[in-house]
Amino acid sequence: MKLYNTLGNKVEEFIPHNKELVTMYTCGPTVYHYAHIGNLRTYIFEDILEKTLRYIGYPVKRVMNITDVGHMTSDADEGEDKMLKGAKREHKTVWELAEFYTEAFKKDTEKLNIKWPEVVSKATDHISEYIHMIEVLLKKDIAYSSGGNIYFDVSKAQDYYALSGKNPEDLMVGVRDDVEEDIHKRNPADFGLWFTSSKFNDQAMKWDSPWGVGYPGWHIECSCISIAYLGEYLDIHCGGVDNIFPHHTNEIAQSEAYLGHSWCKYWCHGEHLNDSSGKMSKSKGEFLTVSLLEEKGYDPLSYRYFCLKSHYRNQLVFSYDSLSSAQNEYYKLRKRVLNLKSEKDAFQEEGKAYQEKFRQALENDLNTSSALTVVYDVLKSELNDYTKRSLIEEFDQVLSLDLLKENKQEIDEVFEKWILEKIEERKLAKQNKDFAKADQIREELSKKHVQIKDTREGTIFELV
RNA sequence: GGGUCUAUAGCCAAGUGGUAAGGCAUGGGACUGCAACUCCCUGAUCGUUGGUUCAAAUCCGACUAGGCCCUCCA
Repeated sequence: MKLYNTLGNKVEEFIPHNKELVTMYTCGPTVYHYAHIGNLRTYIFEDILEKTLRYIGYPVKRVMNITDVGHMTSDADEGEDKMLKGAKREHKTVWELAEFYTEAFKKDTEKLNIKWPEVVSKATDHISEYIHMIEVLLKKDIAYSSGGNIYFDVSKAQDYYALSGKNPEDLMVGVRDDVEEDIHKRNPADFGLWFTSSKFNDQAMKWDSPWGVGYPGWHIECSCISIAYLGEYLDIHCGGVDNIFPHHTNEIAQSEAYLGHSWCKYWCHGEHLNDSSGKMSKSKGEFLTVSLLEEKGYDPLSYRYFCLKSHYRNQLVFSYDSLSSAQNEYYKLRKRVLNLKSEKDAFQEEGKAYQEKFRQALENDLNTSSALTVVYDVLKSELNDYTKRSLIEEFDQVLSLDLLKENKQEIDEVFEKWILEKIEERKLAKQNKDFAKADQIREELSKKHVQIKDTREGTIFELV
């Protein structure tokens, strides 16, 4: 299959290091707050990538970290550690905070049909690995100790700017005016591996180390967790585009310096979800969470559909109008699929052409928009319903839009009785030519996801 | 200042040199309650401008507009 590789900035044929097991590492969330739907877009993209690899026959092992220790790059944030800030805000310990939001994140991924990776590891579970890697880097003279902290010496890394395509001379110093310079660094581009002394002295999570009690730098966790579970050769590393620099750049530097050879071949990044004013973030505009969408009457899978309609490397602009349109499309699509007859029949050979088209769309750098089109093509085709169902069921292994899931809602006796009463009430209204009332009842039912249909045999209903 | 990406019908969007997929919306029709559901039909020469080519939305240049990154961020 073909994938766009940020390392080289072009679409390349994907060739795994070992065909027997494709290794995939995806940067996980920092669990100091709920994920917003822009964050989740990246996980949807990664989910599609993993499922596509499986669909075309590769066994995949995927690892994701949960950052439960704040990103504390001494000179790079607002003066307060995120985890600590969140904990204060919610009167929790940082550990409780991490657990709470990890669980919340997991629920969001479930609602969006994002498969939970085989290995999900907390950053705080691998402190000894970080210490080990730092020791090796010190021994190799690539890291140095200064002012109580350990730093990575960027000048000793090969091709430090390869991934980001940046030019050290052109980097603008002080783009962000809240940055305080760390006087302990030899070079402003160096990054911290271990801190025992920083402005976050009230840091709640601290561990013993050969350099004193402290905490790890921001980048070390992904390198160590990846190597611990996936070995010295990684096939694919994913994340949002904002991770390219400096996070992934630094991961490459430290991992390769540690291993002594090249580490990960394919770097895949998902573009951001924007709103009409630009990038979406937690600190600006409406804080859009999955729960908020649900409160507003949106199905989380409508959002998944919305994402799949676009390409993962395209910036996508969110608006309620677009989401409403996507939900409308998604519901219509589901209805069409559910209307297919369910009798068993013979699978028609002609169906294979659609499998081929579907596979090709995904193999072409995950063209989900085209893949979705194949679903519509199948529905429009001359194939028998059984073949159509089989194909769509197969495609949904990757798309994960619950296209064949009959009812999303359980029906119990009380609910059914209520529906039947409403239908009867509406029938009377219709007989009295009181169509306004009939429509109002229909609307009422529709809000509870009950769709009614007038047929020659009478009114029938189904849950949608 | 440097880097990078994008610009296709009302909206979302595919397309990677051979005369513009798909979906939604709109309009028309069948059905119907002058409704809902369902089904059928319906639209664009591709930001502007040069060039390369037998042939360009697709390649190259310029211009315009916009997004993102340059040590919080998915």
